[in-house]
Amino acid sequence: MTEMNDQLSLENYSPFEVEKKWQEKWESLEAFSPNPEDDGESFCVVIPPPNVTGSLHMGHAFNTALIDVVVRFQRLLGKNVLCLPGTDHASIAVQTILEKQLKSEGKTSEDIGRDEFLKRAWNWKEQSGGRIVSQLKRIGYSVDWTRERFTLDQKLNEAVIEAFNILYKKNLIYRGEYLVNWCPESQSAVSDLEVEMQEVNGHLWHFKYPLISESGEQLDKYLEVATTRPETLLGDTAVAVNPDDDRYKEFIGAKVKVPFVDREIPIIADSHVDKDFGTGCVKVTPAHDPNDFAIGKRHNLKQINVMNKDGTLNINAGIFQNLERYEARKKIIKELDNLGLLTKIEDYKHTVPFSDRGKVPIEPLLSTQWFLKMDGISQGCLNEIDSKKPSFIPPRWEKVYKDWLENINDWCISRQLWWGHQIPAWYVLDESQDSIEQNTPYIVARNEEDALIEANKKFGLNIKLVRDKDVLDTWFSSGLWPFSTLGWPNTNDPDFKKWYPNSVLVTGFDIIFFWVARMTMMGNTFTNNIPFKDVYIHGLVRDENNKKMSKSSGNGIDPILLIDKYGSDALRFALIREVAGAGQDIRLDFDRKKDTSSTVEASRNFANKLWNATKFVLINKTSNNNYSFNESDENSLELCDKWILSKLNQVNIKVTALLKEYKLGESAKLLYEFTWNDFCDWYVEFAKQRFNNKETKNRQISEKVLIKVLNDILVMIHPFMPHITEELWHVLQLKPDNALLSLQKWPIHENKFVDNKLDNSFQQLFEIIRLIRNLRSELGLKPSEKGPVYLISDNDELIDFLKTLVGDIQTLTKSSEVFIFKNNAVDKKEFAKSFSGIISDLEVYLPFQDFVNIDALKERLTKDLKKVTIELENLNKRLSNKNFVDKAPKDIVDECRFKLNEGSVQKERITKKLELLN
RNA sequence: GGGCGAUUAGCUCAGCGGUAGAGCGCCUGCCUUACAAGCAGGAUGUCCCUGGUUCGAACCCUGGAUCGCCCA
Repeated sequence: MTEMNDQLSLENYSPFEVEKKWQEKWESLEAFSPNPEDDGESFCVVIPPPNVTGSLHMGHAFNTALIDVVVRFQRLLGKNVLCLPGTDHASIAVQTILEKQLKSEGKTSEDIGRDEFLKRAWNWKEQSGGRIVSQLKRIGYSVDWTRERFTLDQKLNEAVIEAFNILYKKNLIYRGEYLVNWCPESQSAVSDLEVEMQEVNGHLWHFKYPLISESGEQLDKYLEVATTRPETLLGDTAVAVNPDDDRYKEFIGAKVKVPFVDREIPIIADSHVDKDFGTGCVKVTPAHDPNDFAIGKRHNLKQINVMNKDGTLNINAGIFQNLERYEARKKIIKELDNLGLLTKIEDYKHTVPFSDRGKVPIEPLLSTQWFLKMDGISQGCLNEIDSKKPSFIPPRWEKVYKDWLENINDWCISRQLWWGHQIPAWYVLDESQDSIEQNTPYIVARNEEDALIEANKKFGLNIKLVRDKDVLDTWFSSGLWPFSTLGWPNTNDPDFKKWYPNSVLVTGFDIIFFWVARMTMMGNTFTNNIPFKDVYIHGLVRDENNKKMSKSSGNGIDPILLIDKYGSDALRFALIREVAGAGQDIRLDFDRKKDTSSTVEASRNFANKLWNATKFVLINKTSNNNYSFNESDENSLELCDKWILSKLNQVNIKVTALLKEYKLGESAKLLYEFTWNDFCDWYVEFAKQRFNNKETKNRQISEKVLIKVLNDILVMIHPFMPHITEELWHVLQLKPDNALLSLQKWPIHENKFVDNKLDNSFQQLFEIIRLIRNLRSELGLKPSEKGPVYLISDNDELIDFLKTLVGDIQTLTKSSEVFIFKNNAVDKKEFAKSFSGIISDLEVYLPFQDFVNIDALKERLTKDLKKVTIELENLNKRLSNKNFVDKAPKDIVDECRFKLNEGSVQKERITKKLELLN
């Protein structure tokens, strides 16, 4: 034996060393760094880039496990696989952290300026950026680290700038003043998607506006309005009623006066006004509400912005200037009350937009921003949906994706942040001029030099350029990820040519809009191709109480903790096998007091099983020269060899097909069951008997089959549990460290060993063995208490089959001897006092006269009789139904008849046996 | 308001037209040398309710209940 063998046979399974060893090997050998020139059909996955400064959470671990199974499987199939890793700059998240750091030093970003701020940001990225990467490595990710990308890399920045320029030239990007979602916390605009609606228990304030006469005098008549946001009244520029509302028809065209600011505003009719909301009169604040903004556009109303960017009221708010928005609300209510204008306060449940990141209410605010025109771009993707580009797995997500594309609004892509891709637009100013206005001309270009040349052409030489301060929405660069990482805009890049479009995108449903749709739209626009063929959408990992894991609720389960405890192989297998359904959310069991997870533990136990099965094979190997199983051995196979090979073939065929359809959970379960319940529980037990056998030929065959089956098990489980299988494969096959299981060939079995009849025979054998064990157990026999077993049947075929396996039956049931008789060859009376059981047409007798409790035996047989009688009744009912016999498929009917027959024999035998006992 | 998912053993979930499965837990025996991270045996289900289609429904279709998610 080699040193390796000794080690393995001595030590117990300890994931930590094994995983560390192979992770280092894979990386140092650059095992997963493919060459685009190499043969093999291309297969490419780009990973969803995690926040560069973040740390690994269970969602990453789940996503990683799924992707890695897919790419490792495809690699074993012989494809030229690229799995490209990287990280994301996460504008808002990182900027927020940095601002907090500054705040703790008593500074603001404005204090230190853009350059200094970015210097700090890059430092922070360098400092914390390694963590998520090293954590991903601990999962055993088979990605190409030599191609790792970061969304702010020089090359990726060039791609972003190119993309922006192309879109601008196509007139798809515009700049203008619109009502945007303003996050007062991060002091930036955010897109519609970054707004989360939350239901809150608020109030509906009713108050009245005095009507004024045509000459401008205040009348003693009022119009009552209702609102959830009284502070916005300072920006009201109309009151609107429904034109069909008889209550207010007479007032249309009249005017009311807004208190505090003494503004006279018209009463207008707009059919969008809901007569049943509040009083049926609504105040219209075009600068602070999306609906009002639309009404304002229809009626040409003035837009009066009353708010600053930090959420305080501005100069237009008059006496309320500088108050924070909710302070202002309180004060305005009080003042309205003082004026006698407040009429009613109702409790009111309504939805309020919250900033996804800042976790504060969004302020709809008029602001000049950059937008991407979406309708044409989304239509391009909609056109591809019917041809399954991309193809969603599971398919139900296609409708979600489609609905969103159909109802899309223009995308606000500018952010008032510094950490990110700065917008490649330069404002053209007079040399003396400093401020940028809404109508300041600008040039969009690839760099400042180009911009200057163009600006000089258009505006002469006496100008200066100032670059737009804003950065792009992080998702803008994420949308380019599938091709910017492969060299685009250089479409001749070998990587781009080989691996674009990508094969599959694997991600959670929560970012279908944020990311998946942005990628399809960007991809379709820039490469005239949907960037991936398939989209595999998985669910969320929820905690042990079925709650979404989140930082804010502090219920996250640390994947690294579970890896330390059980190993990455176990965690991966648990996530995939125990819990991964068809795109369903998964729940991970976790005991917070003990830091244990029974689901992950179960998978670790499976890994241990695999380890020990290999240990068994190694201990019993008679030679260092591996026997390789080949065709000449086929004639020497025993029945149990043929049986396990039949099972292996079937599992291989099924798992191969399942994995191609991304049915990862089902594959994992099948492999688990085959390995444990067929291979370890039965085949290894058969092999033990043969290893006691002196006959070399038989022993050799057994060894060969053991190694063959174990090898294929290791290869097939490798995508799921890459480390332990890599280790075991090496010691089993005596491979040097630079040969890798990861790069071997997936076994493809022809179905030549598939033998359903044999499977059934073995199934029957197992039932018989279980019955004998059960009888022994009921007798209370200790394993050491051996005794004879009699098997009696009329079925010649069964008798022959059992006779060839008589030795195995004996050992596996701890019997002293096993006798097999034809029914008519024995006198049943001899067995009258034996403990017995009956399976179809086979009677089993254990002649332990001294132990037998006749009442217990009777009870047992009566129970069996009852069971078989019920079954027979059901079968009879079905078979006596003419419709069933006529219409049901023949094999089903035949099966029923067979079972009826079998059951009848069993019933008859049990009855006779009972008679004998009485 | 619109859409989607879930409901199966004590718990977590597979199964999705031929009469119910796994893991964990539970009960009983076993240190049978690959594995106690294990072995053997066992108990446990109106497959949410309701109609309908079908020879046959946990599975397909009506309607409903409960829980959860997404969009507005």
